[in-house]
Amino acid sequence: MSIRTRFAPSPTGMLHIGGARTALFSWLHARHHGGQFLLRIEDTDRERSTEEATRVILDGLQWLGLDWDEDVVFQSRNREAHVAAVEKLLAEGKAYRCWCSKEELDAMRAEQRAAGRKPMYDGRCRHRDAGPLDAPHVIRFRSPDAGQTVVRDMVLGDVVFDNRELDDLILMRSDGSPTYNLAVVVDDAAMGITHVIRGADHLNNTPRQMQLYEALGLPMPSFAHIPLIHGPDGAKMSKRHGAVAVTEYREAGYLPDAMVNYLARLGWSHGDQEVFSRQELIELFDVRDVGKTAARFDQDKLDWLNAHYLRAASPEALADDVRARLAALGVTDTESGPDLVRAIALLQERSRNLAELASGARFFYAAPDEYDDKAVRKHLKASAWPLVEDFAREAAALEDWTAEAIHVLISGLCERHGVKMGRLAQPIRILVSGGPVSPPIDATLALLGREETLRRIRRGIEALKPAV
RNA sequence: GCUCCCAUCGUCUAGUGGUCCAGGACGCCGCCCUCUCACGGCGGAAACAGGGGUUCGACUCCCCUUGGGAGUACCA
Repeated sequence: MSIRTRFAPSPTGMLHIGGARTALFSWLHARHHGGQFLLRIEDTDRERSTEEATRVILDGLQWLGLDWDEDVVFQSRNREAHVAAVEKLLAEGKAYRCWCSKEELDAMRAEQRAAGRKPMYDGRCRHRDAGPLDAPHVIRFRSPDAGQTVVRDMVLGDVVFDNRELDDLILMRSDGSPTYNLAVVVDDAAMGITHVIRGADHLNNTPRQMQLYEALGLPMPSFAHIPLIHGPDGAKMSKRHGAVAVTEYREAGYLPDAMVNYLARLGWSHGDQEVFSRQELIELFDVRDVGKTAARFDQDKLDWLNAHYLRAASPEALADDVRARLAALGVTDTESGPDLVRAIALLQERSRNLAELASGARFFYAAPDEYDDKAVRKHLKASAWPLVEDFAREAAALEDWTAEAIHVLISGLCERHGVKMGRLAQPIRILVSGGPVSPPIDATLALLGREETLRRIRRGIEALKPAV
């Protein structure tokens, strides 16, 4: 039988890092075994579900390259199957109607809590006289009150639950809508899901769901509960920790391959290897190798991986993205200036993300409108100007405007003046880029072009050289 | 409170009774390379939560404590 996994988010918010990793593991498991990875939107809570959230989730998965098979399933459209399942249980005496009011339930729980027990429904409506069918009531599952339910988890191993800890959960609300635990079971079975891979926050639901599979006579899938991702301080990931939505990482200039690699290594490992291509991930991934401990999100390591993938990328492949980012920085024309692909090639190994790359490329297309104060004070002292002016004069007469020729010119000039290269390179860098940091000066000037280089130097002299 | 899960360097992890005075990676520190920033190279500091067992021998098995986390809804 072919392996089928699924990702089943509720469309009530963004696709966050934790959900993305769960989806990734589910996807990897399916792809590794040549099975299918399906997507189901759990929109039974009509109040909180939005179409916008659904779009964002699909968008995020696509960006990460987690492609799904078959049509997306919307849980709300399976209402009939959910109702049918409940009616079947009702007919077989495995479910019953409950007319308990909210007040009655609250009082019961308060009492239990006060007695130091776990608040749970005591099944009082199991034996109570039936109320009027047209009065609001819910339908509850008649759960076994003895024995144990053992979850054979692919990550955690056997987890034993005493059936007495599991109360009669509501299958259908008083408005006739199915609840989560019922809907999940019916839908997973209908979709032919063989492996349920989800966050560890669902572990406590699993024994209840297993009981439902049994009661409904449905084939039991295998389960794997993935430890949650925590923020750097060990607490649950939240906005407080910065970015949590995958779209935020896209905007910040992270590459999907880096994100996938990072997420995979969070909780999963293969010996000492850190960098994995998608293909390697698919070949090597095994849920059973996922660790049991919750991992903390480490921005530094993500940055390192992203820088790694950025360096490895072809400049051409980054061009469209960088162009869009430059436009956002006010650079609308990258055609008449230096070749963008060459600029990217110079910057990609010195940037951690595409946002940094774009801002580092900006000066190639826009002359500095101001100069870094600190850098000016440090590198453009009075003694620097003669050197700069010599350079400008000789650069104008340089035969070939190539990085090599520029390098020879600068080093020759420095030698004649008896100074290190930095004494000339830094002043030029500031005049040309506005600050003390740029790609190597020879390559920078070569790409910028002779005319533009000399124009900026002249402008800089006018703006910064003290009048004598 | 109750139920369940977890516990190796700051972080992600390797380790499945002896090969571990615990390995890799990120980060950090130092040195080298160097026109800046990066990259790269070399080196360094840094961990088995605590206590009991089991065993000839425990990071590895069991129990307890402590510490984290999840669940405890007519949310999913």
